[in-house]
Amino acid sequence: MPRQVDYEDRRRRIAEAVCTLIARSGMEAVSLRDVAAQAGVSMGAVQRCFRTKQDMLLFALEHISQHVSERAEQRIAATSTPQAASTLLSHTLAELALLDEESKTQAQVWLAFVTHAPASEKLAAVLRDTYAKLHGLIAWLIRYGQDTREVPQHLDPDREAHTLLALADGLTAHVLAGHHAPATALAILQRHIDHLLEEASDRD
Amino acid sequence: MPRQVDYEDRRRRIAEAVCTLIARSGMEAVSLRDVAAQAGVSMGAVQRCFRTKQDMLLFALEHISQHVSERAEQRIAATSTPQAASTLLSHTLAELALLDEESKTQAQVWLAFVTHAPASEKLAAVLRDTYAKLHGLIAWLIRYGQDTREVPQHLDPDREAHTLLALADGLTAHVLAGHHAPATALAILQRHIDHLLEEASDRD
DNA sequence: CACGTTCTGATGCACTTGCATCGTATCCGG
DNA sequence: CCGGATACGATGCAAGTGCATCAGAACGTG
Repeated sequence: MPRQVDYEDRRRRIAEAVCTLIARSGMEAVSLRDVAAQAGVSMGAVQRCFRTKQDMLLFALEHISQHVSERAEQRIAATSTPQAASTLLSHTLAELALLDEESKTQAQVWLAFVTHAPASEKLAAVLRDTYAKLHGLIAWLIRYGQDTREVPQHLDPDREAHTLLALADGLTAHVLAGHHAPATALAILQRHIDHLLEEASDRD
Repeated sequence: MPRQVDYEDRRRRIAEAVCTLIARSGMEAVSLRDVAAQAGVSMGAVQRCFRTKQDMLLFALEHISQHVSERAEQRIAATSTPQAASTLLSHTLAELALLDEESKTQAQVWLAFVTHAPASEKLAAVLRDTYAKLHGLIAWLIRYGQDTREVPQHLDPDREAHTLLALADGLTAHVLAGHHAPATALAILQRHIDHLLEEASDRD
């Protein structure tokens, strides 16, 4: 048997290099040579890991999709001290909005892929799956909040989840565009959630 | 004097060619040759109009920014039969969300520029200006609605405008990503607006 | 009608791109 | 300790890139 290489690990390394470069100068501007240099491997190694550039980009998208989903899921699952459903909702959405400075790269990459989705069905498929998963997550949180009586019963969890998700993504874009500071975006998001919670105690 | 050429018109033609190509395959993937072919002029003509590729892209962004802003403003100004403030608000936002099929290209281009804004201060500046203008427009509409008593007085127009704008942009992204059909996105947007309007008649 | 100015589009050029190739270094089972 | 399978990285290659250049066409003016 030949020399052993942890391919999964290398693929992940390369994927992160790809993300770094995408954030720096756009999705089509990443070249195999630059990726190799950024990842600290040779060009040949990159070509061995991914048969084509498209494959590489697709893997990078799946990589960060998984990353984002996992962060949100862990935020929910690993909550040792049981939190109020409402704060859980706030924190999860804040995380999904990728507002903190460290997530900026991920936000840029995510948006780059969304932009190219209409031009590539494979990209679009990954994005649809991820969005569906995230929507399910948020809707579940809302239902949980309704169980604990923190969220008004008359709200439709699915509809509200759609609104929340779109709002979060829109704020992400606005922060990238420089229209909002991250803190401002967070405040807007929080205000909308507060609105949902306190609203219509008269109808309940 | 030499042969007369309408440069403004040509620049606009080229800008639209650029947008078409950006929508087709991304922002860095547009080449001067392709732009020239798409616009039906020679490469030399393109180079005479724009000193550099960056200039060309920047002009294209300004072009569609103006296009989007103008559409929204006209929707408001040219309303011959005075409409209810609420429907005006709905229609304007629906237009800003670029949801109809013909606006898909513009949505893609817009998102492409947002994605690259962090990498180019000049792009970011144009985006900031446009967003500021749109925000002002929406806030104005809300205040107008408050004057006509259609919109609850206790709402902060600026805050609600921020939320609405972010929601619209988020829905645009979701449609591009294939997560929503345009009609669905429109419904979500409309529902949020309805919510704003009917809400809290008890507090007024 | 010719002049001179402006504009044009083809071509050149240096460079980068994605991908294929290939000799060599690296490892493991025997 | 060695045979052979495997991964490596350098190099090659055709295609495409942005931009510069330039001979000539196209025009308004004298």
